[in-house]
Amino acid sequence: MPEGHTLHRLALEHRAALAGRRIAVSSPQGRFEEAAALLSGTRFEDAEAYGKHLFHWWAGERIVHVHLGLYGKFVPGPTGLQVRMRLARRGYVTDLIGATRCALVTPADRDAVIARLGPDPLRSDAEPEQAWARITRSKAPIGKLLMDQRVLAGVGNVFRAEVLHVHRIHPDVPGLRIGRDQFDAMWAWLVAALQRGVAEGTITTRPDGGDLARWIYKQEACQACGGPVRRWDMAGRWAYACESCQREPRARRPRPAS
DNA sequence: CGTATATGGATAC
DNA sequence: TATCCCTATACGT
Repeated sequence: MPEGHTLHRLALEHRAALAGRRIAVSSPQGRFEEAAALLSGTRFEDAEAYGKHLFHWWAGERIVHVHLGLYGKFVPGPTGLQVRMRLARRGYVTDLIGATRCALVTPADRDAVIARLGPDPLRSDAEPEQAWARITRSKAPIGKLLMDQRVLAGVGNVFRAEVLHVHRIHPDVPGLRIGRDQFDAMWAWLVAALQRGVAEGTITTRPDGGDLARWIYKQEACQACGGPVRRWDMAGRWAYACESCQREPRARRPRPAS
């Protein structure tokens, strides 16, 4: 579930449900117990998302930094699962499960996290120029660059696969071979697609929609041309491409025998 | 019951 | 590049 839209949606939900109130905090599983005891009963000030990171601001400049990782999530509670952090008030309980990070940090720590991140298409203060600067001088494949949170914050495997397919760009194309017009189009598409994800709570990339409607991510056939989808390991994550719709920069030729 | 999979990232070599 | 961490669920035996 968690690409950038998920975290922004959670920030909105938590702000609406919790901000301005004293909130009960606990850690049934025990791994957040000390911080929970410190925070419980104090005032939840605000929630903020940056890329795939979520920050809960509590009274006294205490911040809880949450990163969901690959399979973390907030679920309506109380559950009987392994709950790292439970936030509760009368009428509302949410349970954090499986997060890769849930820690009490300082404002300086939060600033340091954000300093490592590239522009987040969901934030109005985003400067796409910074992402372009890195992409256009990198020979790394665009498929890797889009997943690199230092380049662009919030894009994960689904949005990567979809944005490249929509723009007919092969994941193996080096960043420096991406045209400015292509980057601008991808950025604009990502802004809209991520916003749609925030509104809908899921990643739907095809206009004719339907739940889980995607052009290529986890599809057996390319939803544009019907051709086969190629899937391969790219730095430990599955990359997807339709070799017909998304052309490689240059054909691979067998190395001549020497 | 085991095993594979999941939209991520830090750290070690 | 490899390994490890985080937890639930789907599916095969």
